[in-house]
Amino acid sequence: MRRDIADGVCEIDYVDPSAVAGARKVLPDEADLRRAADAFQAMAHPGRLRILKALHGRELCVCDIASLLGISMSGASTQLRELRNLGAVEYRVAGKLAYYTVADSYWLELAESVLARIGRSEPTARSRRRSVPA
Amino acid sequence: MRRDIADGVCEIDYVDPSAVAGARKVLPDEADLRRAADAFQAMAHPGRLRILKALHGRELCVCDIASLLGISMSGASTQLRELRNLGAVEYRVAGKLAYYTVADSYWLELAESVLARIGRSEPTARSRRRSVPA
DNA sequence: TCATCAGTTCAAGAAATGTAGAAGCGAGCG
DNA sequence: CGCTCGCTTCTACATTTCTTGAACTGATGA
Repeated sequence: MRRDIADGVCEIDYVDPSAVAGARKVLPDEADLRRAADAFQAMAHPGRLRILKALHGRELCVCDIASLLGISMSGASTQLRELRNLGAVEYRVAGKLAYYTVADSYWLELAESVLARIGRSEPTARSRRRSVPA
Repeated sequence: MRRDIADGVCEIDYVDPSAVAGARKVLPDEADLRRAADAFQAMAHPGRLRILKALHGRELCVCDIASLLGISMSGASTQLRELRNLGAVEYRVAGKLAYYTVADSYWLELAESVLARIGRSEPTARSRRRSVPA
């Protein structure tokens, strides 16, 4: 059965109303959360992470990337568009080719930070002081 | 038409083979990329970001969180499970209640980093359908 | 001018994700 | 015990995302 969650509590004062009120104050507005979630979503794909790593200090054209990912060129183009919308990559046109590069290293650093973090299987306790890109 | 991308090039040596080879060396293996992408995926949801922010220095039970998100309790529980699998939150049982807390502040910091980053850029991301740059 | 090719966009089917309600589980209380 | 309540898990469905092949665009060079 569905509880009456609209009131903010289950049924009586099991919960701490002041804690809930305090939490509510701290929350970013919905639009910001939505945009942040979209940014995470853009990173939430092995192929796109691979692209970012591959473009680290390197320039690659679309068909190189398609080959690197083992997918079609239209697929690669689609992934690159996501990263472009995010602001993570950009490209320059040279003749018929489009050379992609990292546009904002923040996103690459973010990917590397998470890759380093998931490398260690135990998440709790130790090594908690690993910095996140600013 | 589909190109022969299996060879790693479009058709001839338009691409830089050494760059591709170099990129290939640097790439993490598929399993790591997959796990990192899953981690990003776990963060790619406004509700889950909201939960992390709400739990910053605070302990909340499931129905508090459900109320905070405006969703059902089973929905809240499902989101919390994702964050638990990620290692971002954990809970202690007290009687009939389950109090959730931040388990690894890394993920909270990651959320705050991205929130700060998208805050200072414009209407970012996938909501904006930008046409092809020149 | 015309054909060719790298790259982008479009359309559509397949796969993954989010959400609610129902059922199940364990703790507390009569 | 047997009831209720908070929470989790299960099931089903709606929505989103991924990927490909086809169509389209713009640049190159015969």
